[in-house]
Amino acid sequence: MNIYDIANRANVSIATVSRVINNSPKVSEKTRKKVLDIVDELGFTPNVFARGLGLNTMKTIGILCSDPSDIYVARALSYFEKMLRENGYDSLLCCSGYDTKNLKKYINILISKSVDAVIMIGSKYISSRDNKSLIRNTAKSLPILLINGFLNGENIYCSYYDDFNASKKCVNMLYDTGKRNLLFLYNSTSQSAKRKLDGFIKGCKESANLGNNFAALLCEENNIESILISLKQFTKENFIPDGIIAGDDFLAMIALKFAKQNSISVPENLAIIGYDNSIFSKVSYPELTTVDSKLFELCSHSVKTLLEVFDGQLPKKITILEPAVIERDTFKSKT
Amino acid sequence: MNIYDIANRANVSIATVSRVINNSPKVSEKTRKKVLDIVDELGFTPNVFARGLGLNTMKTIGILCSDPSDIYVARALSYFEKMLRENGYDSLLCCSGYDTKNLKKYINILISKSVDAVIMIGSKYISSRDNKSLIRNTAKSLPILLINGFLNGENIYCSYYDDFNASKKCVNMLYDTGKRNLLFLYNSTSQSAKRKLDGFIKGCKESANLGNNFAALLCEENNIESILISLKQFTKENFIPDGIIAGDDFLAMIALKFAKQNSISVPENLAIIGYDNSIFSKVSYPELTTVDSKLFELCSHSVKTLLEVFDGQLPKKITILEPAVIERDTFKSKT
DNA sequence: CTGTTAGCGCTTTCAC
DNA sequence: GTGAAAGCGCTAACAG
Repeated sequence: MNIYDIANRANVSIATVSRVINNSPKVSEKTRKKVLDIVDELGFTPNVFARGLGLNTMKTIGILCSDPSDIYVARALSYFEKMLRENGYDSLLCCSGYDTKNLKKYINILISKSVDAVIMIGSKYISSRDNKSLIRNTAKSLPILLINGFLNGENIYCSYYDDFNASKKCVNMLYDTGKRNLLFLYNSTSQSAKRKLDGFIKGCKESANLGNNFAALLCEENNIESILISLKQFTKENFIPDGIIAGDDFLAMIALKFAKQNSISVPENLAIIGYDNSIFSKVSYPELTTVDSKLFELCSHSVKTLLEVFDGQLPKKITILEPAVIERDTFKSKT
Repeated sequence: MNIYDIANRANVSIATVSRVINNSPKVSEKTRKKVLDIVDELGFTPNVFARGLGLNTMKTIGILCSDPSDIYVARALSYFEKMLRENGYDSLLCCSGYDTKNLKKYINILISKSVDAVIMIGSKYISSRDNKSLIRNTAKSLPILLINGFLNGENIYCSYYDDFNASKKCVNMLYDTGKRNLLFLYNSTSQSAKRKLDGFIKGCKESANLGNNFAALLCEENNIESILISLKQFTKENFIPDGIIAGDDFLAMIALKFAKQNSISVPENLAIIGYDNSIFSKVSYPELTTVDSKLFELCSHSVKTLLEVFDGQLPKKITILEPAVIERDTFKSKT
């Protein structure tokens, strides 16, 4: 069934049918109704390929992410799909895994599907010089949205939260409750992780004046066992922290596990602060104190920006949100 | 830039270019190379709409799920996207939320995008009579894959794991270690949840002969606070369980939290068994004993089936996998 | 092995 | 307010 069948049945031309389908104002109410009735009766849906061929758009957004089974990515995905659909856009999922080398391959896939824009979740992709110029280049043909990452360039829109400040703030809060041996636990070298690390170091060096009693532990192998081993080894070889800031709630959970396994009382002898205010932080016992990274706000702001771009407006290219510390059980600023 | 430009530059016809692009064997190596060189040089990508218009396929699979921020869905999604992409298919994401009433709307969206098949994650959709006939009807025009759900019908392929037996087995295992007051905790009335419940009841009634010392608690509001309150109220009004089987690891985590809050020792005074062998089960302390629901196997089997269908074969329509209990800390069959 | 050509279904000028 | 017709870029049947 196609537009011709409808036209025949309604005794109008295909042009008229097309106009009705696309809500063109220059159709009389009478013909509009006549056509619409037949469309409903036959359950006609216009062929997207034919339409796409003419308009060269499929109302589809490509979403590029590492892995949707990551709890942070999953949440972003959930928000995006919902908000995009509400605005008439489909989501084409493209998962690159954790290796950022083959960004080009995945961008090509999305381009070849003629998506209307690309949303990149996570700051991993902006790592290398090559990737940066690749992204800038891609942005020449379609808008690119960076979630939690920053890259300046034409047609590139970034939004992230100020994790540098968040980390610094956490250090100060820990210091204020008497913690003097701080550890930053992280498992990624993404832009965002670096900002957190920098904020941590800055806080330790300047505000808190901790001397050498702070360190950062990078867990290269991202599985629970290895991370626990790393922690054990670190505390043996260096110092035993009384405060841990973890790059995300998953790591914070492992820090908590470490504490329990070694009968360290939390938060009395070890305070733990996670990142992301994820389900982990609420399901655990004691519950995690965590930095709310404002993911929902980030996503909804990005969709708003995207719609403005499609609408021909020129929205702000960079948006930075202020995170907030959610105090629960693993650290309390007032004791 | 299109196929004509390439044809011009290569001094061949568009048909030849098309053949080269599609790896047709009937092109001489010489012309193939000539064309390919120009394609590379100009960075030409064939227009998917035009191709779709002719072939009426976009090599895209629609994935219908409730919400990718659900940990189980997220994992399935991750597996599917990867395996489908490896076989040249894109994934169009379509999230319906937890209300199964408007299945029709979402199926229409996918159909209107001319996906080549629909994968439905979760058994929620097969609830009502309307939905069943809707699915059967949709299957007339494209193959439908049900993950963890069952519905017989032409062109419908189901795979799920035997959660009836799994629950029954769990009951027996609990009984064997002396547990006599069993609670089944669940938050969904999906097919899968019902199978688990039925297995639980069957196990309690027949194998274990527990008398009336078993119960099932349905938590309608799926948030941690409400579930904790439900648990508290249940134990006050009924009996205090010494064994809990939870419909998924999330619920098991909450059961664990309940135990800790009330200083009930796990597994000595309360054994807990979750479902899905998710990240929750490994991140918690003590670690959760859980039923491995074989999600990866389910997904990879489904993709294999799908490819066979596309290939014109007639694969088995129903596949049932045998789950396994992963013993960790919250329950041990040998003490 | 290669070229010609007729669609695929829709949008959009341009006439009327 | 409506219709006729020219594409949009590609595939595949057919002819050579």
